[in-house]
Amino acid sequence: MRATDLPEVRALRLFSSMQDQHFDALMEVSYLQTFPPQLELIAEGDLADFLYIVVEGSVELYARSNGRESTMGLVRPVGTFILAAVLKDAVYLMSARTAQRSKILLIPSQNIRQAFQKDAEFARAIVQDLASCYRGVVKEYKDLKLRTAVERLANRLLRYHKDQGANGSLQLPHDKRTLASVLGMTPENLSRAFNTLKPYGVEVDGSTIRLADLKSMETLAKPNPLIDDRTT
Amino acid sequence: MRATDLPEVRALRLFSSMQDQHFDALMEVSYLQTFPPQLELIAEGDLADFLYIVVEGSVELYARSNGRESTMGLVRPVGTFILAAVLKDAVYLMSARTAQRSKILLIPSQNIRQAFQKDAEFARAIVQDLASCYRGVVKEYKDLKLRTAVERLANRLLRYHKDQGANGSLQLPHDKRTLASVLGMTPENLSRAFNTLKPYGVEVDGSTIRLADLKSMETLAKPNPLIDDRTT
DNA sequence: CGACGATTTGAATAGGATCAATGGGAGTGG
DNA sequence: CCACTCCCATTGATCCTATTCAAATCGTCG
Repeated sequence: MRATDLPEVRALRLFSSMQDQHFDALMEVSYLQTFPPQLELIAEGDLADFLYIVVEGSVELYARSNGRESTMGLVRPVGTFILAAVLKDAVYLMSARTAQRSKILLIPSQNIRQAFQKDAEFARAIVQDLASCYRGVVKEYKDLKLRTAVERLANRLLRYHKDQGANGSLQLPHDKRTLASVLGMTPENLSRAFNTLKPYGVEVDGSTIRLADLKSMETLAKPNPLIDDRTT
Repeated sequence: MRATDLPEVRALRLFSSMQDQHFDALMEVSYLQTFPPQLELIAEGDLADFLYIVVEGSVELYARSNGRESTMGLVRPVGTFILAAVLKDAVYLMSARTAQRSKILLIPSQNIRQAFQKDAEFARAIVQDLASCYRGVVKEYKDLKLRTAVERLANRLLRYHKDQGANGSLQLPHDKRTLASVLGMTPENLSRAFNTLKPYGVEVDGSTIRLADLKSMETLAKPNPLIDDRTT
């Protein structure tokens, strides 16, 4: 299937400064597909055949080792994943599955690498994207290494709250089981962490959370832009 | 101070394909300095003024939050650090201090960004470097999220053992206090983890470790190339 | 209604952290 | 060469956090 009718993709920072001919060539060999929820798209260890771009829906990145499994991140529209593996022509370090029914653009990795060689602007855009991804993981790593579970939850809630307009309430963007895995804890422990936060004005109603005492939340969470800001 | 007499730097994957004139221009504005041990080179939150290259000695990257501190990584010759911050013209996410007396090359970040705009080969080399760094952090993150402290230690020992020739014994490349921080645990806990590994043939003599029963170590550690391999 | 999965709660356990105290070099100065 | 000191590493005891296992509850969907 062709994928030429995707202005959102063209507008991605990654592609916006690419030459038209190179972009068109990429799209001609790409596939736009819709996948049902919970479908495994890639498995860690596989060779990177495609670069994936989430156009609609959302995708969960996860990893396994030793029989344990953990969510490494979530990709929502319009975002790419496993760019680094594609560029290095290496195997994926993470698996990916759709979280919902999702429309996804697949670009053969060989063509990405060609475009990257031919189009200097594209190469520069990739650098910016990779650098952002890199800093994103460093922040996740710091979050996990420097904070307790309750602190991670508190800061995550503050982040969602801010992202959603900071009006005193927020929606969890995924189910609690997934949130627990994102935060590196068990669902039971997440539930207890919410209870721990109750005295700090956190009121839970399903996937709706009200933050009734922002000040005391921030005193507890001590948000740190070098961990929690997604923009820098 | 000029830094033109540094073939190791020129040989770095990052610079090896750069045009001579661009490389020379970079070196002309760079500084090669020697620093005493335990000197703070950069602090997280500072603007990225320089790209750093460790030519001799070693540098510890660490981060703080909430009064806690943790080692995020160690850089040995010849390696760069905080490339991503330089490229994004953003603040450092990590602090850095010399672990030993170290010779370090400082390249003004503005010049790096210029060269990156002017020299497409350099931009491509940066992509490869960044992609490697990215995958490195992902692996650290998986290590921390999917393994217990004892498993992390066991796998780290196996990695050092392999790196050092796999002859049944290995040297810890840093003191145990730092190793503990790298592995995300306290020194006390590291000491106990070594005791836990004793039945698996791990004999500790200061910073020399003998692995007397590799087979049972690997059964315990279950090393995973998607976490432990530094090459892919 | 009934079934199923997600979430919560409870109790027991394990894994790590903290605090305190001790042992053990390496380096210093007498 | 020997005390002395300092810092690192180890050990013990205790506390706290988080996981595990089990069971109850809740909500949704057929």
